[in-house]
Amino acid sequence: VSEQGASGVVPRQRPTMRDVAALSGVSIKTVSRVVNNEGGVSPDLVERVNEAARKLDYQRNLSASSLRRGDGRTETIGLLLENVANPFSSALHRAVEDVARDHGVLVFAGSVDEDPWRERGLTGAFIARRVDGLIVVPTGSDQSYFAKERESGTHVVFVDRPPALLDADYVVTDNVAGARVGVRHLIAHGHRRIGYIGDLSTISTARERLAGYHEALAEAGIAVDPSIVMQDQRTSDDAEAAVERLLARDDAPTAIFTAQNLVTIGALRALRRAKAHRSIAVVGFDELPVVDLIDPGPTLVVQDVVGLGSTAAELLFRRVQGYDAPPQHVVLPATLVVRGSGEIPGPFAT
Amino acid sequence: VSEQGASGVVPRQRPTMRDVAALSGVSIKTVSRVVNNEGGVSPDLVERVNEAARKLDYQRNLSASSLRRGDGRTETIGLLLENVANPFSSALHRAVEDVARDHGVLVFAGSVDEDPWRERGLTGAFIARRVDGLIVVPTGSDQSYFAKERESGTHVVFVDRPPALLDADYVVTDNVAGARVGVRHLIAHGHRRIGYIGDLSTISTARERLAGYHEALAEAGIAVDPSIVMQDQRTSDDAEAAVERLLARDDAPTAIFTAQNLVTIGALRALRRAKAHRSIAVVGFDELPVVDLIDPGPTLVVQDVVGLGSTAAELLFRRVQGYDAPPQHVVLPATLVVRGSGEIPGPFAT
DNA sequence: CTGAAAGCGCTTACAG
DNA sequence: CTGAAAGCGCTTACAG
Repeated sequence: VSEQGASGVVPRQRPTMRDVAALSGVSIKTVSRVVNNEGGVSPDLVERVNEAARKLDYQRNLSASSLRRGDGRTETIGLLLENVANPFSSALHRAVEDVARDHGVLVFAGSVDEDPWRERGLTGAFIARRVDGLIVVPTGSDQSYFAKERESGTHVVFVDRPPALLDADYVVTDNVAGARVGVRHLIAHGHRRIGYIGDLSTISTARERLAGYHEALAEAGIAVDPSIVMQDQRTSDDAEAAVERLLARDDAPTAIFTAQNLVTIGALRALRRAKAHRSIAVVGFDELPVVDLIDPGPTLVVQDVVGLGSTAAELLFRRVQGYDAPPQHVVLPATLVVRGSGEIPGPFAT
Repeated sequence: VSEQGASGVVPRQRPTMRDVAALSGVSIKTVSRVVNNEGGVSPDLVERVNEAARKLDYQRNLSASSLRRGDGRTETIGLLLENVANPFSSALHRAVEDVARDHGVLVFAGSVDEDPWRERGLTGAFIARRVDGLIVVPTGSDQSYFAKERESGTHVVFVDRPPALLDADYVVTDNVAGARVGVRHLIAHGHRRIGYIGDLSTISTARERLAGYHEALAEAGIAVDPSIVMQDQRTSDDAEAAVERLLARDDAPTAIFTAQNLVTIGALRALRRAKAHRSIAVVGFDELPVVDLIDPGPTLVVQDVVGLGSTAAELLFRRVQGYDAPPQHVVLPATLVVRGSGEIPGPFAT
């Protein structure tokens, strides 16, 4: 009497195949055949079983099924993101979800927050639930521990960044070329003194974007001034402060390349505050939300986020289905989207 | 030979407790005790089992464990969102994830896209995997089918919107009061002709926000003009077009209340295009990204998204742990954040 | 402190 | 076309 549920209903057990079998007067094997549409069951038994299942509101227990089945598939994958709430991560998530749904697969998502420990912890939690595969935005400098998961039959595809110390499938953007195109664009608009604000230099994409910056300057015969290259700006606030310091200098740059979305936001904020947003050019890496409400429109190098997510997911499912080939490395191009902030002319504009 | 994996390694089976037991020379029951930290095992056996588990890289199979255990918990919950990629949904997701992590629970997320069929489909998929509970942003006009899940022991907490045709736990924002405060703010700044642009009227929050608009006008003795109340604007583009039509009128409103984030974005876009963003006041419901890059800053009625998500998750876990009480209804306040767009004075400003 | 037997809900591998 | 027995990897309920 004291055990009543919130609605005053004693929670009954979920019905099992046994219950359906009992009600329809067949063996549980026959119920299994009907529930799984295996065929080879006489029409009237199919009818009786379905009727009983409906009456009892029977729902197959996929975990039990997967435990017994030869392939052991749970029809579940794990997705390790930087942070599910970040727009880049959540767009990736959606792309993965859409492919997964076509395969009847559900997605566990988790936020790693650039913490290698959490990457390991989440991976362990996913493995404990026997996901069929993992899609991972890797953090830190060692993904070698994924090798044993792969050997045990759990497939892994990395996305956005290649894994470190491990040869595995990955799908990434061409960060070097993307950054180079962005910086070239500033040079083409008459800038030669171009500041660089970037993310944590432990992140491979941050290093590649810096390399693209270096290449574009070298092509144009511009020497790199390390004093206007500011890496390791983790947050928008960090980036904002960095740009403020840059603007305070006598030899302040006439243009800025920002290598990541949060960094771009901070930089644009600093420029607005300094009322320099119409005089100093900015090109950023990564798309930003509500760009058409920002004036000047931010010129950005944008990634094909949907392409990253869906390519990674398609590759993962091919692996799950037995596709056997050496590790695949897919590199997708980034695109410069011109909106205004990158076309503010510099002192060498022609 | 033709069955080799991508890395040239034949995928071996994951080790089980049997393997660990065999290697350490104990029974699987003893392995189970050690793995689950049950205690009552002699120190040297604990040592031997742990050594063997480490050597084999043993990972407990939580599904098998949950199948056998009395409580049947999978330490997994399902989260049904409007769209994982939408900022409101993904912020909710993060808040839920953070609470779930404290409980050692993993989160399945799915996008419903305002499609009642997908709500049912995802719910079924979650149930098939025997999640311990569900957190649901309900869509459509009938959530009564969740009653049987609850009876079967799967707990459900609704968030953002109350369920229809079902008495259940929910956590929502006070939408009526929030909209009222927003519209009052416009009235206080001298506006009496205030347009309303809203989301799908099938969504309960949209109806409530419209009610708040009506109440605020009524308080001020302003009659509602239905011709400037535009509901059912699903996308930013719809809202943009609606505002354009409003602006084209001879008796165009001097202020606009936008009842949802996508709607606000569309409205702000239309105003910028018409160069009316400094003359027509706007207050919107829901937070927007990068607000400090938008000029004038958008004055918005913001929800406590983290509060919604974490309160819902806390309530769900209390239910999972046996908390037995009538359905709880939690209503969180919304807050007006003043940034500029809502303070543009109207013709009756004093 | 340790372990053999049974069983969670299902599918496999048979036999009829 | 149908079903009885065994077993997936684990925990329960015992017995020693």
